[in-house]
Amino acid sequence: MGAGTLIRPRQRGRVATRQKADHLLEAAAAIIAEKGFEATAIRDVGRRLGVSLGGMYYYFASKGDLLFQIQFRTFEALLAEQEKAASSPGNAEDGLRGLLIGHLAFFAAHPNEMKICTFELESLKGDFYDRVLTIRRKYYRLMEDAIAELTGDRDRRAKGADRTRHVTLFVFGMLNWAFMWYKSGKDGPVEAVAAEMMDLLLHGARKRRDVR
Amino acid sequence: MGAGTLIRPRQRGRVATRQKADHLLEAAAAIIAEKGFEATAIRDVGRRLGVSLGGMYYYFASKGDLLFQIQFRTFEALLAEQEKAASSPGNAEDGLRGLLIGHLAFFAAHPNEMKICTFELESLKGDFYDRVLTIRRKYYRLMEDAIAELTGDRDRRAKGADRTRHVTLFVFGMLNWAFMWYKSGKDGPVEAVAAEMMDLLLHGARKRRDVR
DNA sequence: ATGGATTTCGAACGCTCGTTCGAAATTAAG
DNA sequence: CTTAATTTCGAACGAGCGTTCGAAATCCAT
Repeated sequence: MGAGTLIRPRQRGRVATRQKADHLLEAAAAIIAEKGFEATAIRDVGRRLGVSLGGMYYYFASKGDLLFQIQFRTFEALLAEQEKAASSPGNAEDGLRGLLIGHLAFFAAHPNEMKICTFELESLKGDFYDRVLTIRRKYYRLMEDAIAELTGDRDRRAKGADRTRHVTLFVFGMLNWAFMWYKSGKDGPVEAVAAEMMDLLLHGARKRRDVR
Repeated sequence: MGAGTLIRPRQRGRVATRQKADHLLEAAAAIIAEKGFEATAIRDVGRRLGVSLGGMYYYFASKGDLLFQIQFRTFEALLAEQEKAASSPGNAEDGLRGLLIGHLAFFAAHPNEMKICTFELESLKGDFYDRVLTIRRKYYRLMEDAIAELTGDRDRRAKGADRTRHVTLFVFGMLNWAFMWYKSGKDGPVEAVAAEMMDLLLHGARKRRDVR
């Protein structure tokens, strides 16, 4: 198609160029996660890697594009990992446990990006917003399906669908709130936190005399 | 104390002045909740109520002060209501249920302010940040105490304290995530949502053949 | 009505930001 | 080496922001 059209920088270009864009994205995520999107200046992102202000616009079409790239790529990677986890064999309990571990592990590996996905969704405009929302919904459905297996409301029009929906949103609340408190030193490995979350979903949080 | 010191606008002044400040705070909360703190201009807040830019600085010492007033006053009011709810008689289950209903009801009554408290905590600087953090911790402890009664780990140095801490953070995650999805029309009254949350904390989320 | 305190305004300042642009430097290919 | 494409830079722009300030307008008690 159109040979004369202006390049979309991140599609074409040399390998080293694409890698530099990745590094810029990572640096941007660190700064945005710390100061917020609006308070972050493109100048500062470039400066962290020795790229001039004008140079930044060779890699990103706009400031909004930069934020979009961070969020979209993050959900692409998370969704790919979690779809693999969801397709591995096991009962409903194992399936959901795998997703909880997967989500928290991804969060622990990419805290800046995940914080941005949670805090700065509404900073996206127009088509950027729509495209991120679409992939987010796909990820939501993956989690809801696993939870529906646990609650026993398999089909979407069952009368328990509302309860399953709410439980799913409760779970996302628990997961996404993690960056307000989770420190790997203080709170142990993510597998332990996922286990506590799973325990809550299976048995509740009451004092238990009955072990098993 | 210093009679000649510059007035702290919001302390002294006529009754009508204090009421106007309240209205400005409310208008500011609506705009900040929609566009974010950094993206909100003091000019626009004033314009919504017909107050000039310069006039805004008669009511608020700075933009940061405005954000602080919103967050601190919100937690003051929430804490006062919830302390009353927590002191009413009843067992552990009733106590926690009351707090869940109270929190969600307060959120439903003041969605803009609560959204700001969740999203814009880190936009506060210096002493403003510290003072909001202090009152937030007080509210956290109120909730944790109620949850400790349910989990059975009453004293803070018990070996179950970490589990209680995590359950508390799970609960706050569920509660604070509500503004991502809760619509009173679609999701029913907050009492129903609180009941589902309570049900999860008591029995888990599995398909239940055993009623009671 | 008069005086002092309270409230409001509008203009101005300095600063930072996102974006554009054309020229220079660098790279890869012939 | 020559050449064309890719990459980088620096300067400049226009716009919007928070904040300050002194003068005007308004309010309330006497």
